[in-house]
Amino acid sequence: MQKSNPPAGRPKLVVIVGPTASGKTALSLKLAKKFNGEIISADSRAIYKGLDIGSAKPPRDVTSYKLQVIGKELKRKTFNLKTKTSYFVNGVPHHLIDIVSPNETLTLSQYKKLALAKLSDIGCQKAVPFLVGGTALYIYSVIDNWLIPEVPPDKKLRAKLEKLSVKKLYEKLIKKDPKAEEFIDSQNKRRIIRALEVIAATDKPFSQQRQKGQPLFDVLILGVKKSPEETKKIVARRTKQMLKAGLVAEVKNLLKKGYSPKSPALSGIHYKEIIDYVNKKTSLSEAIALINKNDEQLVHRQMTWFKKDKRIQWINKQTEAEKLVSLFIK
RNA sequence: GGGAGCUUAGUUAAGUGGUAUAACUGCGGCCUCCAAAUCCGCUGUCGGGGGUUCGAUUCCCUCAGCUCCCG
Repeated sequence: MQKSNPPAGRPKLVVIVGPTASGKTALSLKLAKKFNGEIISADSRAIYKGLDIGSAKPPRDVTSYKLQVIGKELKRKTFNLKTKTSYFVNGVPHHLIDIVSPNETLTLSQYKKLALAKLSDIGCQKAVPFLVGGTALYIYSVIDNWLIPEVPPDKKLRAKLEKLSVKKLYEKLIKKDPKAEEFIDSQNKRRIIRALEVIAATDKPFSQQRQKGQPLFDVLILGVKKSPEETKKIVARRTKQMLKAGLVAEVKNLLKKGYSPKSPALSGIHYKEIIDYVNKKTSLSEAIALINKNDEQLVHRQMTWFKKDKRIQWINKQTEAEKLVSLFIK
């Protein structure tokens, strides 16, 4: 039987997903190295400059970073001119890391556009692109080509709606868009407000604006995960390492620079807990326990996306992954 | 040795003479621009024994454990 796909198929994309602390980074580095790949990060924390330790960013190559500031001659070696990045990890180019400052926001639609642009750059120079991350929303917006309503956040409107009760907001939504009842939690203020925002801007029901386009890539999706017991151990170890590496100093420094603890960047795990410690609201051991617990819960929430995606091939050994990738890119 | 108080889910607490409530944890889930965010569902409890009572987690007695005060 012949496949009905046209001969000039979609570009190939290797995707590596998995929850936090599952070993995505290690696997992606090995694979990218072996197959001459470039990595596009799909991580809602790693986008922020200055959040290094607490976001578990893969550490940027020190040598290349130093060379970069020394002189023009050497700079070339440290900057991938074709795909425009200076973020190398073990010599592998990484993209979409350190792209906004902690007081900026990056919307999902902006992320998707950037990722598609990078993927096209990488494809043009025949490197193998790897989309790697634990932020399922980012991953799926790209691989399933979500057509996100072109309605940027409206701060004023959000602030106004925020004052109303959830009940009122929900009634309002259902009146304007009865079908929204099927997929919007009546208690979830944030999502109700977003739906109302989209309706207000487009004058069309939100329920008709959650579309998927044709897939843009031929994907191989590899998944990595650990058992709950392993996760617990790894998370505890990682938290310790983060503190050893200077997480508290990193947090103090960010606060000193004036970034708000309420910003999306600093209100996430590893930062909010340490901020409470720095502000003497909790002890260090309490903060550590809380971080570990929050990490474990996060793993669970991330897995609810990945569990139900039957396309994911769960990887136990690196060699399995190598085989799959090499077959896929042939 | 004397006196007082406390004992309710894994934890912290509410409450009632008609078999009990919440938060957090745990387990599961949702997800189309804050997503490491937001939100939802489920499991699970009256320290032991005796008495009063139609009925006791609630009132009384007693035992045990804990806390505090006096010596």
